[in-house]
Amino acid sequence: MPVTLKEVAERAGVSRSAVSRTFTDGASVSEKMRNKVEKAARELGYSPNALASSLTTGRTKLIGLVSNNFHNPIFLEVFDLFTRGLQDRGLRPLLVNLTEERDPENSVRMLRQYSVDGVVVASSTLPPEFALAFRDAGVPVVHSFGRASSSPKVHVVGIDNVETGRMAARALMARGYKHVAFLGGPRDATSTQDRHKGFVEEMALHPDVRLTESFAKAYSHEAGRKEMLRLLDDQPAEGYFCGDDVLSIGVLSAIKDKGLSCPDDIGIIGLNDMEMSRWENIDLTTIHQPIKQIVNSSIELMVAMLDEPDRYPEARIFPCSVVERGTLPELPA
Amino acid sequence: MPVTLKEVAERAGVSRSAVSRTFTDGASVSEKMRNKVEKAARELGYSPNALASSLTTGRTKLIGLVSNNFHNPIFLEVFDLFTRGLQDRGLRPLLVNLTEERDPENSVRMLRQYSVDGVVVASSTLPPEFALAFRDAGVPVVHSFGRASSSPKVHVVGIDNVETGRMAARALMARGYKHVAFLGGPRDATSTQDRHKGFVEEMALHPDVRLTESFAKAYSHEAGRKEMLRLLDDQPAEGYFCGDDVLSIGVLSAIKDKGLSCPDDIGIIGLNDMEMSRWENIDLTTIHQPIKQIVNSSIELMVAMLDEPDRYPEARIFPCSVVERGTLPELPA
DNA sequence: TTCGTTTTTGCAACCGGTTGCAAAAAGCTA
DNA sequence: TAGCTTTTTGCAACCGGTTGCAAAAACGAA
Repeated sequence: MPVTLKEVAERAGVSRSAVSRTFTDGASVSEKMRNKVEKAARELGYSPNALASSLTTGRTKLIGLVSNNFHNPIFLEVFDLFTRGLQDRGLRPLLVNLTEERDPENSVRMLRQYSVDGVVVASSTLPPEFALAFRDAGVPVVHSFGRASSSPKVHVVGIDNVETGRMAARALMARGYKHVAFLGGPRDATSTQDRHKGFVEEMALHPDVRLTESFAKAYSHEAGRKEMLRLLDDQPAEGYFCGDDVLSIGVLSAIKDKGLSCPDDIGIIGLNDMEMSRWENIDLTTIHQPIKQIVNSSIELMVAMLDEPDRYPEARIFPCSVVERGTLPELPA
Repeated sequence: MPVTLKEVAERAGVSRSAVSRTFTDGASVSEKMRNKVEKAARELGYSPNALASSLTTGRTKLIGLVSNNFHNPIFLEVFDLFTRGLQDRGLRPLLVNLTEERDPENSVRMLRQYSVDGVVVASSTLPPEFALAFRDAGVPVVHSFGRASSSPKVHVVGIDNVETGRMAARALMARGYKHVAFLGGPRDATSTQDRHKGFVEEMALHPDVRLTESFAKAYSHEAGRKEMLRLLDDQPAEGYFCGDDVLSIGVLSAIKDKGLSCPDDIGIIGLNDMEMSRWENIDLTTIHQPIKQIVNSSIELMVAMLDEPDRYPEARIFPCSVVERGTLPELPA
């Protein structure tokens, strides 16, 4: 059905190579030739088959966008940024949903069958093996929102989760809390582990302050709520660092349910600063994760790797900062 | 870099066709041959190039997933369902973000360059021209969440928005409201128009009830909140039908800001029943849109069209129903 | 105008597969 | 075992492009 290069060549009365050349920039074509070909192409409604050309050029401009975060609203923002950013650079995201997938090999095989030029793993909960599997298969890969490391094995773009843990602890300390809690996401996520580590580390400097630690089953509203309801049956802490914003909102829900008030009885600080946290009826104090910068930097890195596949791995870490809103007041002295 | 069919053929000592045949099911290969080839393939780590084969078979298994809804949390659920559903059927979603794109031709050209087997337009706000443009280009297309029509021009899967408008009006009437309001999404979205139409239509049966109409600039929290703040300066209605859940939550925020209470002073009914509406601290009464069914049905329809591209267009409409939660109480008589 | 240089063009092979066709091999029947 | 049918295999052309190479055309200088 679609028009092919051959038909254009025939109509323009030129060779197939000539047509090919007018559609690849940097190729040598005279003005006259280009006009002739473009006219014929226009009349026929021709547009070149990107996949056929990929066969010889070895480039598909297809980028695998791999994630398992389809329940955290912040990832809608992430997908928005990735798809637009990639499109702007002429790249096409092939979206892969890895929910419930444990074996990296399947996705590697699949994405290789489609000859993707590169892969972006966008997840803070997928184990590092996924990114490694792509690297080992010779596919350029960037792990966005992955674990920051001082000796990265693959390209990583994200934040220093250990530092955000410390930051949260400092925020609680600065506001005079005497009994604080860490309510993290799932134990097996590297992001949870790192945030926990930093939090505990910083709290060790304050031996007088009581510290409670606990973990939700997932980065979800439901899980946060459940865990918090459980905690509230005991003696609640005064201030909580929650593993993530959506968890925080679940925690807020639990607090309300138990007849307590968030800024008055219990303080909360989250992490991410997703759109929703800014909503006036949520108004969550949280640690801002610069997702726009992370995504753009990931894309730039990806683009760079397309030209230089064996680029030496690097970790790009972006600083976070506390955004003051309504859920973490200063305690009266 | 990747292993090709030719190399496998050489190692197995057979012809290239033989290798090809062992990897296409339904082809005639003897057991002996198959074993030989599979062994060689395994040793070499071969997996066939899907794009190369698409050249002769005319099938890429690529499906364009086109949307412009990257700010409404319900679409994260939609993307989750689509990507998993497509993957389960061996299809690959090529995600296209049409935010700020007004010209269908660009996307049509792009997706044709990648020889997608079909396109799913997943949006309630993209004008019907987008789906039509794909159809006209000869690409099988399904418009999910599109406008229900009794004489559809393209395949549409979704809900009857006019009916949901009526349904909302009936819900308000049944609960005894005497001054109700329609607070819709953007005027130019067909979904808004239809919901509005149904609402007004039904309200015409109740001439004694006062009706206010208004429209937010977008289906977003911010827009809902702004519009509601404006409305609250005048005399607010007792009960509101909001164009969508995220709008409703914005409206709730405005109500709280003005020192009013949602179930006590003002009743709200939304539309969509997204995950978040179930959160206990939101607890929105809303009209459930069966997105899981809509997505699955869209995928099934798409799959059917792959075998039968000129299938006669059909509209698949799923019923909605009110889910009773905390924001639309019965008024005292 | 001639001749050397540069640019433009077409030929033909190739990218990694698939497939119609005919030859070869295997299976069956007598 | 011969003769016929069915299955399996390889050849070669093709899918829709790209590209190295050499011939042709255009250009410039003398």
